[in-house]
Amino acid sequence: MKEIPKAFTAKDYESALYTLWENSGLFAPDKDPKKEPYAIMLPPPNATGTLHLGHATMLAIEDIMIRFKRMQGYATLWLPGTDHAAIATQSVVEKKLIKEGMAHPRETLGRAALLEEIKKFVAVSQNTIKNQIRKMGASVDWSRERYTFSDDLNRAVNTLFKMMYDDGLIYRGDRIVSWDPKMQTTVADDELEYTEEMAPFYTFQYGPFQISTSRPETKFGDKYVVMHPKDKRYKKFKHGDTFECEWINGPVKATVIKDECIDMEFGTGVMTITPYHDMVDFEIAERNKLEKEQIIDLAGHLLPIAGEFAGMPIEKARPLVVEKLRAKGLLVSVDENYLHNVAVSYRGKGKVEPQILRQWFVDVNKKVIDWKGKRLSIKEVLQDTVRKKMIKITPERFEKIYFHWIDNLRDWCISRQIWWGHRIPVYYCDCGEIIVSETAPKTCPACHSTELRQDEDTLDTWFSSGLWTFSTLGWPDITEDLKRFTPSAVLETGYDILFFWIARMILASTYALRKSGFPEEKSIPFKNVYLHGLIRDINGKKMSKSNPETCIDPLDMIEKYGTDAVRLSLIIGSTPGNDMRLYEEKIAGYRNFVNKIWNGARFVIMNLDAEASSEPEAFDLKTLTRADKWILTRLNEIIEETTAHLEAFRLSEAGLTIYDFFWGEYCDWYVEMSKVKKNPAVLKHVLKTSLKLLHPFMPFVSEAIWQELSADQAQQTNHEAQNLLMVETWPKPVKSYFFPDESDEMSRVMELIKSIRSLRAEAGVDAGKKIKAIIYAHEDIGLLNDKQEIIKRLANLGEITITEGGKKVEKSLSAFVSDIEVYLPLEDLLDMDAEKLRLEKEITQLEKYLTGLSQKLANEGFAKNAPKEILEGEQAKLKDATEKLEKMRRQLKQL
RNA sequence: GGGCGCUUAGCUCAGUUGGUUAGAGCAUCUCGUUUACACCGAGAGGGUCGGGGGUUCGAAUCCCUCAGCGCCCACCA
Repeated sequence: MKEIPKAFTAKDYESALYTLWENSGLFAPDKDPKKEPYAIMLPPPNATGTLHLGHATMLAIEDIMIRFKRMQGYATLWLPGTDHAAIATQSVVEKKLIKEGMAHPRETLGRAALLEEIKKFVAVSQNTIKNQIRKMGASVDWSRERYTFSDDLNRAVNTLFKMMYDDGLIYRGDRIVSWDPKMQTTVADDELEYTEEMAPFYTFQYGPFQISTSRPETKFGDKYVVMHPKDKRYKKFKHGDTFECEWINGPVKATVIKDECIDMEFGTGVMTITPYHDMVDFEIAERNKLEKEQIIDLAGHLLPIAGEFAGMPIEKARPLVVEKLRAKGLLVSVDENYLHNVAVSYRGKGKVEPQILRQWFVDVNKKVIDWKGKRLSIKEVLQDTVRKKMIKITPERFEKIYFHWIDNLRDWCISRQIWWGHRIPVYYCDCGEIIVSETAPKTCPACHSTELRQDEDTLDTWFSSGLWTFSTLGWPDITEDLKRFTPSAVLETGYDILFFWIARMILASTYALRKSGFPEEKSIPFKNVYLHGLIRDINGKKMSKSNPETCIDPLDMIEKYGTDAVRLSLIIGSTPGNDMRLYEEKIAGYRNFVNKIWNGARFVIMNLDAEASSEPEAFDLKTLTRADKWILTRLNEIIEETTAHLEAFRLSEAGLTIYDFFWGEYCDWYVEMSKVKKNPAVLKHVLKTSLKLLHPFMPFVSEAIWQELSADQAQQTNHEAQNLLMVETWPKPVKSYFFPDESDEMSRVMELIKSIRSLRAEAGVDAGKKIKAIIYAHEDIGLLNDKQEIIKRLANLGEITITEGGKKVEKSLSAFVSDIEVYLPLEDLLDMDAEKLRLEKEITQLEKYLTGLSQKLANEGFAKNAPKEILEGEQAKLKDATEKLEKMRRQLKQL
């Protein structure tokens, strides 16, 4: 017998096992066309960062899904990759260069050189990420790895852009957009974050009105005063009235505008507008066809309209403008404690300044998508897919949030003024011709000029990640992969990017694949969306590197406790859509479980019988003890439960089920009992089946043991080592050994032992050993109907050490039994009256239960409305309970 | 201003369409090293399931209401 270490030290096994899996080629989907496909596209991590707990959670969840389905016999594809993350990446690299002493990277390097710098950075970063994905044990198909900024994905992006442009879904327009002066780019609405800021709130005299603002430096060009048409205070002013008044740089001519968007309760109920630099003001101006004037340039400096303040950064100008107005006597009041929201870019972290710019947009309302015999807009298709349950979102409540978001969806600004990203495939000619093309055109089709300029802007990063589910499979080419794996089974990600990403994928996929001739149900990007929660620290705060005390680095934890433990700690106790707190003790707890599995297996291997077959078909049912039958019956139940939980995405429940069974029943009960009397075949069968059930959750330890078992077997039978557990068949319950009656008897035995235990405790006798002896022996006790028989059987089991009052005493089991008789009225346990009482109590309870159940079934509403399965389930319950009741009544009669 | 979520044992959390005595891990206490494991085993204590009301034979679960915490969305100058 070879030596097996007493503890499982994860890091001694993990990288070797991962290499074994990866080299086997079995991460790639099975080529057998008869196998049903099951695909998950890994949400590509940003190519900048390192693995954090969010990634770790995502990888753990998806790996469980994939390994489960792979073992079930599906052709599973889990496609990995990285995202070029346009703004975030450029921002990181620019910062790095600035730190290294280059004050203005863009100006210094120019477009091409800066892109080279970023490319270098990304290449290093990508490798880090990929190794981290391996560390998590993720069984991704590396042969199909993709990158959102690769040439083939660029082709997909350009193709889609052209298609949408030709369909009129992409257009160019002058619109007010959120401008990030720091990153020098536009930012999408949903990429804005708001932070509260305390700022002075000024009220100024503006002609006959008083107006308030926190941004006096934008007010130079204000020449409209807006109020609500129903505001009685300003009844005497008519829409279109003009007046002249003194303002910052001298007198201005102002016009009165009445608009219903004004909140009469707020401030004086009057405001002046700055259409060029405020979203609301822009809309008011659009509605009333007012003039718009730019006050601030793209760098955040004031323009010549500001007169003496021209060229100043806004922050510097603000107090000076206030001072000037105060000197003119126009400052009415200042509220120093005014709290307002400031918009900040989600990626670039710059303070956003609205600007009017020429940008590219996706029209979400134009009805051009051919959908179920109708022409629908992007918005309508987005709604239809989820409303018709073509795409299911878990947890369901996020569907509401999704619909709400779509209701408020406006045209999507897709151009960005940065360099790192897919460049907009539009070319301009001096003759005025605009060419949209997948590849760079050589000459202008109108004037044959070769002097063509490509649009300077790049595309929003979500435009390319929106194509992730199908561009990665080869689109625009109609490849075998594309036909086979579309739509993917599940898209799993954090709920925080539901809008950013999920909606964009549905948009891109439905549009593009319909265009490519896919039917509606094949054009969706995925059938299920599974949204996991955020991982928080022990105090419920978001984990951030700035707080190293509570911030947990998954790689440190893997190093310390092993990947399996980290994976389990991220899965168990977490439910979709809800945040979870993680702390080191929890991971340590699951490390203990990993070790428990290791040692349970170690015991079995040390006690293996070379001849014993662990195949259930080979069991001689006649030689199986009740304990064997019981554990096998329980195993069947565990297989069913675990499978059902996994199918329904209840990963935590599934993990807990197998965890409890393996530790609490198999190790603590069955393995213990095997020390008295063992059946190596059953011992091994339950172990092997448990390993299969455990594998998706804890791939390393389960595979390590599997390999030990195979090696052991191979050694003994001179066979080749066995196959990988990773591709073993997922267990199914074995119907041939359901023993309902006997297991019922068994549970009565266990119940009785429990009663003895508690009675002994009451009597003040030490528990521990003695009780354990009963457990070991209990299958030899028989049915415990006959007291004399019990004593006789126990007497045959020999000597045992017990403790009484701290002293160790050697006693025979028969003496132990008489102890029971002396100290405890064992008779009570078998006493007819007591049994009668117990039965009567149970019968009363059962009768009550039955009454309720039959009433429920008699309820017309229930019978009519309840789903069939539930109705049948309840009927089965009723039948079972009735039978049980009858049985108990018979028993009672006999007594 | 709207919308959503959470509140279950000292702590962190499960609890699948309402169902029989509400669970786990950690922590606490007691006992125990017989050749898998002290990263162990046997046991114990600890809950009016946030408060109140309602529906039901039956509620942690469904409805109403109140409170505390958190998140998201929105054009408050």
